[in-house]
Amino acid sequence: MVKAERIRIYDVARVAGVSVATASKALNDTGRMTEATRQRVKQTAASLGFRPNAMARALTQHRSFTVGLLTNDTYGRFTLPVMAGISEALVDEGVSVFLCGIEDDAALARLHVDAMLDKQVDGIIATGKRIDRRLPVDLSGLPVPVVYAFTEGPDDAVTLVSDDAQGAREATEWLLGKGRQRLVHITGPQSFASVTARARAFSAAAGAGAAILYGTWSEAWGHEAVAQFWSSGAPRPDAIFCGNDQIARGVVDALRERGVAVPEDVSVIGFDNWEIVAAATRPPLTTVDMNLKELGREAGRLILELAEGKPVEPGVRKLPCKLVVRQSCGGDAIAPSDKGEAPQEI
Amino acid sequence: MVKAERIRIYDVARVAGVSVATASKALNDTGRMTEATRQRVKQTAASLGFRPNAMARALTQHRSFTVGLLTNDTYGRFTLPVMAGISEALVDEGVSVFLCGIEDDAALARLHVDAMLDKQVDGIIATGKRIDRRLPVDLSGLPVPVVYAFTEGPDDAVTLVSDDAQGAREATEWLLGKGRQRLVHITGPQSFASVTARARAFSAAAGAGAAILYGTWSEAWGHEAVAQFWSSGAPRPDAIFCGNDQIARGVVDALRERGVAVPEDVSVIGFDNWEIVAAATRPPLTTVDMNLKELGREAGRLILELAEGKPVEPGVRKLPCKLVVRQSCGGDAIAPSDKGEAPQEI
DNA sequence: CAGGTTTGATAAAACGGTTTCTCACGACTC
DNA sequence: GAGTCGTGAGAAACCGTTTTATCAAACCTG
Repeated sequence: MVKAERIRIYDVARVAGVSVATASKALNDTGRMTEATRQRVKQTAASLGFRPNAMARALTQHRSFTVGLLTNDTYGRFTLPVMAGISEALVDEGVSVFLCGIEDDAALARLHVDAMLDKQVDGIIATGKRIDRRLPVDLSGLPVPVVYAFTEGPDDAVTLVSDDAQGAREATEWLLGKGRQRLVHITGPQSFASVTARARAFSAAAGAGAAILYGTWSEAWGHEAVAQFWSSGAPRPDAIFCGNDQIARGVVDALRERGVAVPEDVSVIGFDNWEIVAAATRPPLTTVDMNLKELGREAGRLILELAEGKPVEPGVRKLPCKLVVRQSCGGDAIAPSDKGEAPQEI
Repeated sequence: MVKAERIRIYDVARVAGVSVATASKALNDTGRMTEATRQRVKQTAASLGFRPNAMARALTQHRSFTVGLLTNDTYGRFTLPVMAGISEALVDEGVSVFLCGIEDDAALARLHVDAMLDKQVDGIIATGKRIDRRLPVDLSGLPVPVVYAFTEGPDDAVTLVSDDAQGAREATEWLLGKGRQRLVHITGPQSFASVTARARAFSAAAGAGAAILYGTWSEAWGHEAVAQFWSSGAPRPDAIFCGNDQIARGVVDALRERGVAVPEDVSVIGFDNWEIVAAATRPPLTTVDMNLKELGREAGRLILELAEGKPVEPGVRKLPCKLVVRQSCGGDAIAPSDKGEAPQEI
């Protein structure tokens, strides 16, 4: 850690033989001057390795090139892809992201929001683990724009969510397209908006007669649901669409234990495309990907526009899900375009 | 989003009937003045809802109350707990964290580091997904302090890692303490330093005769290893210590499929305490927790000390792991003190 | 060639704080 | 009662940029 004195614009100006004002304008491509002068300043800056002090710049421009990401999904499989997308959209604009994990603690949330405002963030993106719950803090009336991504915000806010209904519809239609006839939907608690949205879409596509079983978001529930079905006298399904990948994994495991072949006898589709679950299932799960990274990218773009003062239409934007085809629903996958995250190490 | 004019210290000074200089000193508990004046200023500030502009403050103090977290573990089950710990240690000091995910992209890393330096971060914490690999960027010679957490740094750096050997030893001794006699270690690729450290500690505790099987970090490998063992004529183990929770889950599933009872016939212990795997395994996994959150907390404390100019002894600090007892290794758990993360929702 | 217009560049004033230096004043000393 | 000292408070400089206002010189125009 060598304390190399940082070059200031003052140094650039001196070496280039111009005033600080001229240097500033040269480097920002503003103001008027001969092209020669501008180039000379730029050259000197480059050769000196000048990098402007963002703090000083922020002070005059009222723009910190910094945004805050607030989330209650601390151990988050939802926040991380969203964060990656945001970062990807913003890094090229020189914008950095403060990540603030607030459990469900209103005081902690307040603390983080205040810290962010003190640091003059250009905007705040709120995200969470549930599309139909609010963060434990009121973000309206803040002096900076706010975008809600994968969490509920006020009615007049800019909000981004994934399109549960569309995702469920595509999955269901895919199963029907495979010639499956007796579809069942095994999903999470009915108290989740996502659950009812997906269930409705499933019913619409599969027919009102298709059974829907509500439970919890766990592998155990997947097991249990299969047990219920197989022990009852009811006609057995040839396709099961699950509310998330964990349930799907439980279902697949339970079927295997019963000697039911997946996908030959029963096709299974999950939801979330949570690699670590979907890829470890035997056979690997076909599943609905919520495109959270793209959702993050879009959130980044929107917050940037708002920060620049551009008008953005408020309202809820639904982003489409994408079916990721693996082996659990019957082989002849259309080129899966499976994103294939880097293999998990250690 | 109401643009409420932000209160400046100038406003506080005017209302309190003092100069800006006095106001500043009053609020920062510096300088000399009557207690009455100080209190009056503080009261006015509070009633006006004054919050100092962190940018302006940073400019003079050369302290931004901001640190950067650089990681290549983008979808990270390692980074997240570390991040949570860091944040926890720093939020009370008013320090915010820039999270920068660099895949394994040197150019991207450079971009983020430069952005962070421009923003005058007080320090950088580097973290990753492997204890024995470096990030694709050289962080030495930076004008700010650096702490390495769960990733390799230069020899003269401040580095924090979990104590693999101690964790493996505790797991092994726990199994021996349960009266188990024929121990086996099924683990990941030998190219990982963690693998060899854990394996050596296992050998030392279990005896040189105890078998060690190296493979990949997957459930599939856990399955396969069991298959190998059970099909060979070799004497069957009564305890299996696994290199991570995914392998352990594969092992447990394979044993169940063979009708081998866990933990009655064979005890199984995993490594990582990755809730989502450990808790979903039937029976739930006893596993070694690397205490990554505490590691993060410590990293936060250290970077803070360095930022404040306090001396910190360079070198590698090993933080102890902790055995989290669940049902997979034989019941009479000492109060598990299982951290029990909030149940996963959707 | 006087008078108006560009043009290129600069000095100085922000931005919102902190810090150093100076100073007036009452209390103490001798 | 003159000289010293400690104290509370304020003026001004500073941090590193951007931006506005200003200005001299060159350039037209009729």
